[in-house]
Amino acid sequence: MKSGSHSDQPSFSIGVVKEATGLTERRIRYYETLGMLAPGRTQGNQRLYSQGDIDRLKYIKALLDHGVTLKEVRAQLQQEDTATYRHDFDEVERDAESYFQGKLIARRADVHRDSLYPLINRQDIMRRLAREHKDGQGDTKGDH
DNA sequence: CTTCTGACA
DNA sequence: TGTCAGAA
Repeated sequence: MKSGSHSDQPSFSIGVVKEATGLTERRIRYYETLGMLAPGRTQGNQRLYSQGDIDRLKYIKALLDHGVTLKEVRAQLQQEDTATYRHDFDEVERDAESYFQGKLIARRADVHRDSLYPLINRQDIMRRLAREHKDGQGDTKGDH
């Protein structure tokens, strides 16, 4: 694995994350207790967020701002995580397969953390939300 | 001064 | 969710 594989390397304090996401510390910590994210910790028990955690929180906030309920956001994240898990599992499986076929070098897969699957998924969701927001202006709910 | 946990309006 | 307390 290379050093700068993708977007993860826990190093941001909750203060930085607060500024970057526009969320309050209260909410950031609350979502964590709900199992929506799991930042690292320093030896002093201080939370350490990765860029991935920040993106995740921004995504959560975006959905919430568009009227999606917390319960729905949680379900969505669960599905994304499951998709990522499967993607990574397949990735490892292919690597193993390639290895046993004697052509290991074929893969330079350092894409285990944040696969593109959830990212593409999020893009679709964001587009859909933007469209719905454009059409149904006077909507408080009813579009799910 | 910043962050943490628990608790209460 | 906001906010306060008391400790680290």
